[in-house]
Amino acid sequence: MSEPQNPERLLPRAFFARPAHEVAPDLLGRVLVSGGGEDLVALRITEVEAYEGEQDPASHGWRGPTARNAVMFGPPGHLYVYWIYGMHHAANLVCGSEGESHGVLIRAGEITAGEALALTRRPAARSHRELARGPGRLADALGITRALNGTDVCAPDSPVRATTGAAPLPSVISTGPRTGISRAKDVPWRFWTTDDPTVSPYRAHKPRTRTRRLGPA
DNA sequence: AGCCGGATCATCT
DNA sequence: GATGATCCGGCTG
Repeated sequence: MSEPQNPERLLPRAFFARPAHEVAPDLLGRVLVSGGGEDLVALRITEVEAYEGEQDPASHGWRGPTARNAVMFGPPGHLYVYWIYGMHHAANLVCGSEGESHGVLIRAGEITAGEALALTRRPAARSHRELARGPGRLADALGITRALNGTDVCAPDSPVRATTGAAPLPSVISTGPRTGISRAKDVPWRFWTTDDPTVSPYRAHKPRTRTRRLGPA
């Protein structure tokens, strides 16, 4: 009967049709929305990382297309979800041109709507700022799983949408090396909103101790 | 506040 | 068969 009073202002696909390291800082302050009505959860993005396909040894697209990374090679403005460490999901937004495999990992943010639902999905969170502080936590808070891999975030009827966010966008942005990777450690493609409490702590890659080693007697 | 180890499985070698 | 774009709890200080 009536239009919503605050229609979502979606980011246009052209926003994502640029190299990931250019899109990444522009995503800070934008709002990712999952679900709708009673099930809506919104997240103001505070931390991201860029990955640039076959040029970037740290990117999932580095060695070319596979079943897992196929969405990254598709058109921009889609959600690429992967499963890692046997227990976490991570959400990325596909950037660049079709045929490339650029993406921005959404690492952290502040929940700005639907906090009660986010908390039921993240019962371990001890405070507001921990609800989506880190990529695995963020995916949990938004209810993002591999079932949503390939979702078009530029379409109003999608289960996950990328919106412009409210002005003013963050005025101070920090940059540094990406977190938890073993290759291309020095590329400064992690971007975050300076001094925001929801930004995750930096962790260097730590090679894991051998699962088990049975040496000869 | 910071470091360490364990959990746990899809993906690729 | 090893590794990983991580998280959490327990310990140290």
